[in-house]
Formats: sequence, C-alpha cells, structure tokens
Amino acid sequence: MEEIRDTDKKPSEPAPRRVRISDLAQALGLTKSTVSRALNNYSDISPETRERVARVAAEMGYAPMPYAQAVRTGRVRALGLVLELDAPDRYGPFLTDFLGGITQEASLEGWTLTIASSNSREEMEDTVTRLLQEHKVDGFILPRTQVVDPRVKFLQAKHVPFVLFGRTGHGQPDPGLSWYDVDGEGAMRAAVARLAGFGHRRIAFAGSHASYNFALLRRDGYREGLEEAGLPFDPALEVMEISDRSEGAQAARDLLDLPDPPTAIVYSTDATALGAYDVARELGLTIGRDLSIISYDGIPEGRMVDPPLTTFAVDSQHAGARLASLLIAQLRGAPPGELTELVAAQLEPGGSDGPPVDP
Amino acid sequence: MEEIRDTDKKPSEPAPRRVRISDLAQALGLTKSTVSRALNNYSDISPETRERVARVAAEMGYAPMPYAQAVRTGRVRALGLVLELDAPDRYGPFLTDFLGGITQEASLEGWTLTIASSNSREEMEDTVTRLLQEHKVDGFILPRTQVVDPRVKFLQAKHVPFVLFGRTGHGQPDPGLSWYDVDGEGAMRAAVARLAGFGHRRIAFAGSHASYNFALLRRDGYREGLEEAGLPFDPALEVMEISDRSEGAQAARDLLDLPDPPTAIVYSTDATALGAYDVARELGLTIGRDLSIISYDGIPEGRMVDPPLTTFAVDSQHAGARLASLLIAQLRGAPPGELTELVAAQLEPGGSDGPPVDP
DNA sequence: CGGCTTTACGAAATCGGTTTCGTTAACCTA
DNA sequence: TAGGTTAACGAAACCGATTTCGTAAAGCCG
Repeated sequence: MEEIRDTDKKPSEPAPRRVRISDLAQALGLTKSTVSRALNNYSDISPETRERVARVAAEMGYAPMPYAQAVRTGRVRALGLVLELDAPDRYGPFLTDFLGGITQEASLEGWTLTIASSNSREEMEDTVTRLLQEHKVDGFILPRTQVVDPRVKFLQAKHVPFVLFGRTGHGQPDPGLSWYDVDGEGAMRAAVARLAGFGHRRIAFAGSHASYNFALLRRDGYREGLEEAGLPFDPALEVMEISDRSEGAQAARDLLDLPDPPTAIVYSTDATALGAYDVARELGLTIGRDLSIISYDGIPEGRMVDPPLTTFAVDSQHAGARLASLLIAQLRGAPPGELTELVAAQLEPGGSDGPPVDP
Repeated sequence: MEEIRDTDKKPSEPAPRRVRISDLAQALGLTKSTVSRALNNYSDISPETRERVARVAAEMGYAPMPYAQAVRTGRVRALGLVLELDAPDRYGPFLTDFLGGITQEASLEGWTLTIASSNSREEMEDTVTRLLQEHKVDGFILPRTQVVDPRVKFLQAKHVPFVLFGRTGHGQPDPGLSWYDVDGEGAMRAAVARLAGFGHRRIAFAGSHASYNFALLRRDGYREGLEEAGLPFDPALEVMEISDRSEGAQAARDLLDLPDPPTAIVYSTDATALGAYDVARELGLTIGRDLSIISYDGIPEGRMVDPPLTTFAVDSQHAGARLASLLIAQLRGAPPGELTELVAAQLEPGGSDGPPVDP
C-alpha cells in the first residue's frame, strides 16, 4: 500500500495541535452536537449553557475550521473577485486600496478574499464556474459594471450571490441587484456648476467608453449641469470614448481647434485629464487660467502635476469595504435588492480651474 | 428545534447536483476507496483500473471538492498573498499584472489565490495566523523582501511553506529559501555601461530605501558598473532613500547643484526618475541631451513622457506566474532551497539617454 | 395525579472525501 | 503441492464539523 503519487505530498509539520469542537465539548462536559448548536444559536439550548459554551470557547481559543463546516453547509466564508486583465486602464492605482478595503472588512467578519483573473469573457465564465464548482467562494464582487453586463445574467442563472461596484442599465438599475456606487453623475453636475460659477460659458466634456455604465452617468451629469446653469448644450463640445492620456490630449486639441473653443473641459477621468496638460504645454496655455480642467477619480498623479488637478476623488478603500460588507450581508440572508449604496465623490480643489480670462 | 440564528442563512439554491466520488464509484462498479486511491496514484491499483477511473472521471466531469479533501489532508489548494497597505508606493501599477500572473498560473494547476492585507507588521502576523489556523491557505507568496525580513523568521517558525519575490540578506541569501527575483544588480551595471559607452564620465545614482534588499543590490550594480567602466566612485554622486517623484526631483536638483555635476543619473525606479523630468523643465535642460537618465521598472507612465524613459523593464506578470509555480512545487514536496530563479530585466531604450554634450 | 407539552440535551447520521486495514485470488518458491 | 508472497480491491474508520432524531426530566393542565 505504499504511496507513490507524485503530487501534493505533505510537508513535515509539527503543528501546535489546534483545539477542536470535541475538545471543547469534553472540557464542558457536553457533547459535540450541543456545543455546535450552542455556538450557532439554536433555540433548543438554554441561555446559561449557551453563555457558558461561548465563554469557554473564547478561553480555549476555539475557532471552527471553515472547510470542515463547509462539508456540511456548503459555505466557506470566502468572497470572490474576478479581475479583468484586459481592462483598459488595468485598474490603475486604485487596486491596492480597493483590495485593502475588501480584505480588511472581510477579515473583521471572519471572511477571506479569493481572487481570480481573466483575459476574456469566456475565460471569466470558466474561472467563475470552477470556483463555484469547487466551492471555493460563496459569492462575488464584480468591479466595473457595464451598461449591459453579461456577468449579471451569468451569475443570476447560477443563483450565485453577488454585488456590483457600479450600477447597470444606465438610468434604470435592475431592482433585484446589490450594488455600491459613487455618484459620478452628481460630481459631473457639480463640476459644471463650479465652472459656470467661475463665469465659464463654453464648457466641454471628455467622456469614457459608452459601454461602461459610469461613462453614461457622468455624461448625464454633465448635461444636467449645463441645464441647471442655464447653458446651452452643444454636441460639438461633448466627446466620448476617451480612455487614456494621449486620447485625452487629442480630445483637448480637437476641442481647442473649434471655431468657438471651450474655456473649460470636464474630464470623466483624471488619467485622461492629464492629457490636457500636455496640450497646454504644446500650445503655451496656462492650465487654470487659459484653460480650466476638472476631472474625476483622485489619482495621486493628479496632485503631482502643476497646477494640481481639481478633481472629484473616489475613496476606493471605502468602496471595497462597503462592497465586502454588502456581500456578506447578502450571504447572510438579506434581500439583495435592499443592499444598495450611493456615496458622493469628494471635491479636491487644485489649481487647474478658475475664472476664464477675458479675450 | 427551530433555528433562530441570525447569521449565515443558506440562500435558495437549486444547484445542478454535482457528481461526487460515490457517483463515480457506482458508475464504475468500484468502491469509493478504490476510486480515491486510483485518482491519487496509489501503487495498489492496477494500471488498467487507474486508467479506466481517470477516463470515466473525465467523462462524468468529476472534480473533488477541495474543502472536503482538506478535512482529511489539511490542504486546500490555496496560495496566500499578504499585501502591505503601508508600502511606500502602494505597489504602483504592477499589482494588476502581478496578481494576474499568480492567478493564471495557479488556475492551471487547480489552485486559487487568497489575499489578505495589513497596515503593520503586527497586523500581518495576526492575519497570517488566522489564515493558517483556519487552514484557508497552504503557503504564502511574500512580495517586497527586505534585507532582514521579519516575515521569514515568522513563517519558518510556523513551518509554513513560502516563496519570496526578491532575495534577502543582501549578498548572502539564506540557502534554505525559495525565491524569484529580477537581476536589478545586473541591470544597473548595464545602465552604467551603456552611459559610459555614450561617453559619460560623471554618472550619478539615486537609490531607494536601504531596508529593501533590491535597493542594496541595485546600488551594488551601480558601483560595479563604474568599476568595470574604469570610472572612479564618487560618494557625492550616490544618494539613497529616494522613494517618490518629488524626492527624485530633489535628488536631481541636489546633484546638478554640485560643483562638478553629473551628466547622467541612474535611478533605481522609474517613479523617482520622473522627478528628473520636472527638474529638467525647471532648469531648461533637455533630457537625453543635457542630462541622461536611465532607470528601472518599466512603468507605463515612462513611455508617455517626452522623451520616453530608457528603462530596464520588469515583467510582473511573469514574476507572479513563476512565484505561483515555485510555491506549488514546494507544496508538492520539492526542497525549498532548490527553488530559486533569477531573470534579467529587459532594456527598453527610450530617448532619455544619449551622448553627453560638450561644454 | 395521570397524561401531554415543553425544555434541554445526547446519540447517531451526514457531508465528501482520504486512509488504514483486511481479504481474496493469483503467483512464486521450495 | 503446501506455504508464503504479492497484486488488487473492498470494508470500515476517520477528518471536523452540522443537523436530524430520539428521549429524559420538568412543567402544565384539568
């Protein structure tokens, strides 16, 4: 019966013998079953016993092994996150904060985060399927929602709990979904209001890819801002599909080349707004005077440039923490549709915006 | 016996009934035990039976549940990664690639990645302890090694397998450890050689925090490069403890203020090298002509600046993949000390270096 | 005060696997 | 050909929990 298998040998391990539920039961003079039910708040346990079990468990440092519980319950106390490696901006600098937020919050509740990655939709579905079939994960966090997000249907069909970072469906979010989002629409509205307050009359907008839900919402916010400020909407001043710094620069170039150019540009993302700095340097314009810029995200880079970028900052760590919390709540039985959260972006005034110069 | 517990209720789940080992056994006309041993390559199974079991298992789509196996084996097929949220550069843009590399490679072998985060060393130890005591991971990947890394002793004491991204101990890496590293020393040597080849005689170095192992190695490489080029080592041209763009700028300013200033600066990281661009603009110098710059990392930003940064690029995705592979090998029984890998950084010539101008 | 609920716990089955220990039949060997 | 191996599989224990079911004692009721 010699074992010749070539995989997964056990390393030498003088483990310090953890305390099991049976040890706890013996110490208490009870049976495993009673102890288990006491710890899980069953109603057929007397309050005194319940309290005593809890106390001794804490004293002995008992912690159940999630995977042993999982054999019976099917739940492993693990959250799943699928990163899309082909994302246009590779999640930029947010990822660390975002992951930190998720894991710290999850850790408080005794959960962990398992991450997977994919290069395409097919790969994403395979990966998710494997995580589920191996029961490595109880639910998912989905970053970067699209207007019509294939992941939603996919997970709903499998009856897997999940939460979204960002809404879907543009104006009408699906009522049965859990999500957390930052109010990009409101931020863009406020950006336009701020610029209009400075006296700008021609305010342009450089948006992101329209397949992403946030892109449409921010564009909406821009248009609403114009309307509230009593400014006319000029289609020539609205460009979309801008996704990196060089495209942001090209957008600025095109806008400034117009017969009646804008005096301010609202960018959908900081990364693209930095392109305006390059163009300003080319053309000898001073940002904040000759051209006002306001954008959105709050990347560290925005504070390094001269002048610092005025932006609406997103707290990625908070987002991660809240998403973890919402998902755990849902896994504990809360109705998904009631788990939604919309927070405001935080204005970080820099020097990139100000009153327009008179011609 | 009604259940009133307030946590972890099971959501409705019409799961598509997965195939268990007992189903497989029944279909084969064998017992669970025989099937299990066949799948795990025990020697007391005939080759024909082993092959038949493998074939039918594949046909029926059987995959063992890792947590059910874990109850007996104590292994869950999960890799652990602890992110340090207080890292100076927050892992920059590498994290996405790095995680992608780990997860893709792990996925191929049927493993997953569980991540945790910490704000301090104490928190890191608590987190690791919890992950181990709950048996949520089998081993760890440790990024960003320090010269004397407290994590090494900590994990060794617990007899937990791990691999390092980067060596430790400066010159003398601990022989019993597994690690993957990029040859920063060699890259810095090559950078100096390249600059000396252009005709530079006074070449400065701006390094990182000396507590990190890579910082010392890159500095060594710089010094070796000077020696090989037959150039004298001038302590005034070597500054350390530079960790971000503004510190990189200040270093450039200080170096250029010297009585006999350098004509080229080798930076330990791209992020700090970008500071030189800011200073060049201030002073009206042209990078690549008046001042040559070579650095290390290969961040995307380096290709966006003008002129593009000449740098030695690191493939973070490959690093992640190899680290995962090394750790899995170790978990399968390979001796840790033999699992080491050193790869070269890839020179990406930009326009930031060239022959010095004659005064 | 006898029967009927509750209350509070123990005994045992269960989850999906792995591993130990027998056991049978074929194969050697002397 | 009797006795000892060996090959190949079955039976059952086991891992650490949860959950179902059974049951003794206490409480209630008329």
